[in-house]
Parts: sequence; structure tokens; C-alpha cells
Amino acid sequence: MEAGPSSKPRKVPPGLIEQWKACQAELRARLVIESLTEIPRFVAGADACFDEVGGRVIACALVWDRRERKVVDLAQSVRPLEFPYVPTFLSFREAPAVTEAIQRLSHPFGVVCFDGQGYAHPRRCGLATHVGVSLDVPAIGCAKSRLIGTHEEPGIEAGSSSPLTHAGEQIGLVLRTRSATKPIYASIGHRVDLASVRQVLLACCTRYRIPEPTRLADIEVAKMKKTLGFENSELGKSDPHPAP
DNA sequence: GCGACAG
DNA sequence: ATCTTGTCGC
Ligand SMILES: [Mg+2]
Repeated sequence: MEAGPSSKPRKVPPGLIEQWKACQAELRARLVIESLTEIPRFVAGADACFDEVGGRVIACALVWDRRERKVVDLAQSVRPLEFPYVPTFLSFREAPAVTEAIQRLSHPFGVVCFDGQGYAHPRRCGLATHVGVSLDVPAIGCAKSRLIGTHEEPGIEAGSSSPLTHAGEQIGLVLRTRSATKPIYASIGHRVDLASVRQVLLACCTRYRIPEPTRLADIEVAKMKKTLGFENSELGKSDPHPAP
């Protein structure tokens, strides 16, 4: 078997890395920072997971209704896995599928949260900024761990935070969403400011450390992977969705 | 050169 | 992210 155009490169060539850096620079130049006029009732969330064996990126996007505390819209996307994970270039692995899932949403939303960094990135263009700018939609980076930057330990109570700093600039917020639990790394994606980021994320937290939009998207994507895996196994040969 | 390093 | 069940602590 020869490596076809759809097979995943084991290593990313230096030339492509340079191309990616140029792409991030262009997107970064289009980033807009502004205050959200209101904390939106409908907040979207997106996430992706990987099926290395099947060579697929499985993504989903959903809209969370803060008032009714329920998901009002759900969209998905499955695309070929093109690249391996390369630190600071996560978006080139996830963005295509995640972007498509967001575009498939039919219900309107005021802002979309991503499972990763936004401005808190070496070139200020993490996943949230990458997708937010390309779709020109308000976006927030909601990462579970740190990529770059330094910070003090936030207060132990829920709602407390400390600035995330890099190269003498504040790039995000280390936010404690739940008392006595590990904080999250929040940053600007696009068309929002840090004050809005903090308000939206805290307003989306219920009983968990991770805000609902991103937490539910993560769960959904795991279900999708499980289902797709079963449909392709020896046992799932019969059509799961028979047409009448 | 060495260690860090979103998901 | 992924490989994986029960167990410890607030
Ligand atoms: Mg994820």
C-alpha cells in the first residue's frame, strides 16, 4: 500500500510549519477585541476527539440555553485526520471539523466556547482565535490546562482568578470555576474582551469545573466516537439507521 | 542544547 | 487526545 493523499503524515515538514505560522499571523491580524453588549442567553460550545485507527476527526457543536439550562441545538462533523498533534498548531488538526460543525448549527448563539486557548498562544492565535476569526463570530478560549504564560495561584473560592501573563502582556485569565478545584485557562478568542470572557464562563458553570457548553460538547463527541466505532466493527454490520 | 508543550 | 477501574479526598 502506498501512502495516499488522505493518509496522515507521520511527521510535519518544516515548510508546512512555516506556512502555518504565516496563516496564524494573518488570522491574528484580523482579531477584534471588544466588549460583549450582554451576556448572551445562548452560548455555543465545540469540541473534537480523534479516531487514530480510522483516521478521523470527530467534532460537534451545540447551543446551550442558559435560561432553560438545556441544549437547544446540536450539529456534528466527521472529517479525515490530516495531521498529528504539534504543540501550538492544534488548530490545523481540529479546526476543519470543528468549523464545519459550527456552520451546521441552525439555532443562533451569542458566543462560542472552544476547548483550547485563544489569545493565550505564542503567536496569539490559538484554536478559539483561529476559528473565531475565520468565521467572524464571538469566540472564547476555555482550556483545561496551560500552554504558555505564568501566573499566581488563584484564590481557592469559586469566581476568583489571577492574570495569565506572557512577554509582559496579560494574555488570559486563570479562573477558578469551582471551589477547591483546578482552575481553567480562559482567554479571548474573537470579538470579546477578558471581562466578557469571565462573565460568560462563570455564567455557564453549573456543578462542574468545566463550563457546560464545552463540557457537553466533550461528552457528545465521545458518544459519537463510540457509535461510529461500533458501526464499523464486526458486530455493527447491520444498518443502525434503516431507511423506511 | 534542554525542557515545556492546548488536545 | 488516548490506553482504563476503582479509589481517595473535599
Ligand atoms: Mg477536546
